[in-house]
Amino acid sequence: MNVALRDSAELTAPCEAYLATLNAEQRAAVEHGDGEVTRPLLVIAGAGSGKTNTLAHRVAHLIVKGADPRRILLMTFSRRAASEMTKRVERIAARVMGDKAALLTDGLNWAGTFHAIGARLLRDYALEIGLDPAFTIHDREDSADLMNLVRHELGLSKTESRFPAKGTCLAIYSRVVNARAELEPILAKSFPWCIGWAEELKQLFAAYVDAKQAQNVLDYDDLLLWWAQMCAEPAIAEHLGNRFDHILVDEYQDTNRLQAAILLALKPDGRGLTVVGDDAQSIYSFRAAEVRNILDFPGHFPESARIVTLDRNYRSTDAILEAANAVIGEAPERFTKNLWTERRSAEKPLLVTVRDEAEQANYVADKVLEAREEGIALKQQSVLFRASHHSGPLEIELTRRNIPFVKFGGLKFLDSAHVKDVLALLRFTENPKDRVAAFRVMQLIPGIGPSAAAAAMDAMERALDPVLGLQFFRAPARANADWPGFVDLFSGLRSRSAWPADLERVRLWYEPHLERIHEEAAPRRADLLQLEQIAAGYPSRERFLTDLTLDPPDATSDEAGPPHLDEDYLILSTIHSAKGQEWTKVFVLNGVDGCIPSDLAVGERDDLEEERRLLYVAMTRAKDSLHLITPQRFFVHGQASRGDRHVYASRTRFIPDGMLDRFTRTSWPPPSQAASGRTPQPDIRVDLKAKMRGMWR
DNA sequence: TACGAGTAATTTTTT
DNA sequence: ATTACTCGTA
Repeated sequence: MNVALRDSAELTAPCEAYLATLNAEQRAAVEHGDGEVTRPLLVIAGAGSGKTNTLAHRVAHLIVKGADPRRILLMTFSRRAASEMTKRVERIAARVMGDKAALLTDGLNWAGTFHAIGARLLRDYALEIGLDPAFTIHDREDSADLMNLVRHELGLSKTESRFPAKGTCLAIYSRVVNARAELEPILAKSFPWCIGWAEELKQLFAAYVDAKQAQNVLDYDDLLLWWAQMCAEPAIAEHLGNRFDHILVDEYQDTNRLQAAILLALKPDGRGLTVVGDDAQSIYSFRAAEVRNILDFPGHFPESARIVTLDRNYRSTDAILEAANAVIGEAPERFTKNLWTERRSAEKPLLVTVRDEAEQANYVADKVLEAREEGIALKQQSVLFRASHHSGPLEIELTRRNIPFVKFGGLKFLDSAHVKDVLALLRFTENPKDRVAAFRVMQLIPGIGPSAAAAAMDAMERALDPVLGLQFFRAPARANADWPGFVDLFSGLRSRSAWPADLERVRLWYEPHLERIHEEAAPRRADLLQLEQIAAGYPSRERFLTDLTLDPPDATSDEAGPPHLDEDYLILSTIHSAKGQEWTKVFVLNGVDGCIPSDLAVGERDDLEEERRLLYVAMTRAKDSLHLITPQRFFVHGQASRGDRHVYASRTRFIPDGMLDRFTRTSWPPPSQAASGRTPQPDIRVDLKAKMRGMWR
């Protein structure tokens, strides 16, 4: 008591100071409950409204007021967001409490994605729920491979008409699990072309679940599903819920029903719960995200939730915001108000017409360099696009001009075959029952194909000890050259693990295979060395594998390579991966129908609305300057019969004629420089979607 | 049984 | 352009 009084007296001044930087609404959100466990809080936070800052202040405030940081659970959408958040909390707390803060914020170690937290808790409670704590985690591709294996075993690979591809099967499965729905309605709504396969799919999924259990692996969905199921046991749910006084969830509009169920199970009365989000930025419904989660949140609890709305935008100029508001204003259903700002600017967003994707690339490269001349670093600029491959021509142009860039989203460092090979070997060592990993690794050895690999797996399974099983397995004679070396490696790694030396051992074993399999071995070897660098940052093989599957480093992201750290580079990113970020200058590629909205998403009305929000998210990333680019034609690499052609595209439907006064329209290159002779076709509307479909008919 | 060549089908976004 | 599946050959 005594101590508390003295503390609060001591803290009053700096406390005031750090809260004074917040506006009234932000402050209300931060001070809700004033450090006590109290009724649930819902923060509706528009784009650029200082959401992250507010949440960080709330956490810091809880700690300052005496909450135990080890009993705070903070769940974010990506791991990057989690580490950024903890860093901010530390800074704020340090400003208020000085050195003492470091000790406290150190305890804030329950911050991460739902999936990462789930993995930790499941290992904690493994024995209670009949799970082997040595489970390994399959990423999407591994899961698809296992699905494929099962599919073959069931004989579904040679049906008369083609059975859905492995990736599609997994997507369907995942959707059903995450939405907690029945198979049939999901098929009807999102996978209509698979509707005839409902029975076979059910069979497949049942077998897939069996296979996962037999192999002691969990996929991404399992991390949530097992967690939710574990919470269905009241005793465990209560125990779990009592571990945390405060639970805070960021980006709540992008959580799915399974995640909502987990949250409700942990805190049935909602006390101590804070969720933050913005329904206008919900862009993950393809992953079964459920906007209703955020809308229905207030009504879920005996004590209704307090709602705080942040609608003042601190990021963008009024001109950009007006255009973005206009776009989202066309949405038929909406719950958040328009954003407002005090940042005045006469510069409207640009709507730039260019001839084709090559010119688009030229335009971006020119303008990026121009801006850099004016003092805007490359890092303060970004290029956003709907689909990962949209940046292809731009990447070529940037490379040609020696403009450094980093791409977020799309292909990951870990997706390359050689990295996956090495990781599969580690995973196989960690969990010898993991058939996907084992298959991959064994087939690297010349002379070993699917059947020999399967036989070896069976031998291991029959034996009491996997190492003995493998040692006694007689591989086909044609594999004599390399098989013994593999067995030695496996036995050695199983008997004694030293981290990160294990990885080096694996690499040395793998190198000859690398050179045999791939033409260009040198850059791939460099990747593996880089992987060793990354590995050195992890305490153990298990942590390395788990963390890496849950948070794969981007192809050339910050952690991946020191060479990039101090350099200046341009950001290329899918709109999805750009969530929560901001740049001084933003270019949005392919603002045309068929790209935004994607021609695959114009069927269902809900899907179309999500595409609209996607454009809104892209536009609201910009602080000072926004360029929306619309190439007029796209090249289509046609079949031999018709050759290469191009199709005309029209401006995205989300910016109809009536909205054009919010933009400045230009075309590029300027008419004087443009190739003469051909006036750009003015307002042709062509159904790009139909043309794209027509390519395959 | 392994592997290469040829053919047919193919849905973006990500933890 | 890429991938998955079939078929023929060593």
